[in-house]
Amino acid sequence: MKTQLKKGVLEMCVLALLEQHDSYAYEIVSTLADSVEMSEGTIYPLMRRLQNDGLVSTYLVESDAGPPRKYYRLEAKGLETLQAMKSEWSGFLAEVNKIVGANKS
Amino acid sequence: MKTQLKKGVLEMCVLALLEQHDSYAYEIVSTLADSVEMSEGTIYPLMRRLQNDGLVSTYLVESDAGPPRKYYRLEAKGLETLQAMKSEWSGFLAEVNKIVGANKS
DNA sequence: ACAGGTACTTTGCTATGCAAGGTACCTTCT
DNA sequence: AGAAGGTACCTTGCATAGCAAAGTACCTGT
Repeated sequence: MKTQLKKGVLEMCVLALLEQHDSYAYEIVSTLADSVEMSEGTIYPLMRRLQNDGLVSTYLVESDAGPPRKYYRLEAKGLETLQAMKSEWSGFLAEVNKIVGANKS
Repeated sequence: MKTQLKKGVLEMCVLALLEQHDSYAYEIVSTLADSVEMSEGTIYPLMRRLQNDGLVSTYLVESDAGPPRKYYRLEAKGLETLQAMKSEWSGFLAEVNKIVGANKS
């Protein structure tokens, strides 16, 4: 899958997942990897960014298998950002599809 | 408009325009700028890439206003690439929309 | 003890878009 | 003639974000 297409979109996907329930990086990658193909090298810097921007907060939870998990929770600012991203995304989609004439429902 | 979203997509848009009719860089920017917002600093390196990859060929045409225009014509390989890109794009779309649940018709 | 799964993290690389600057030609207005 | 503004080309340097690869550490099963 083309790397470039994902630029900027993965962030939105991660936020969307966190909107449903708190999660930790490793789980997020496992989930998204099925559909969008992403790797660990991508997620950790991304999560750091989200945290630095105050979109998510974290808390540690002991795991019975492996090291403790760093859970991420979507914060209010993160939800706002997610919604802004969604509307930007669907606007962008519309424009691009107008140009390339891709009208797959 | 978010820069990152365009990564990889602009190339497809340019090829899609060239599928309709030959064009030159300045005109392409003018056209696309309305919907996707792009600048000259983006198009010239991009066109160079397309040419180097053998997706387009060029020919010069004198202009009655300004320097000669470098027209680009979509080649067979470019058309193939465009079609591959389109299918990759709509596949990617589907996956992302499944995740973010953006069902705007 | 070793293999393998879980989970975290960092380093260096790559691709692409963009702002800013530059060149040059033509027309129009002063 | 000179200045301004549109057309059209091009390059340099920067910022961003994804990824492969490597490393650490913990736990379970063989």
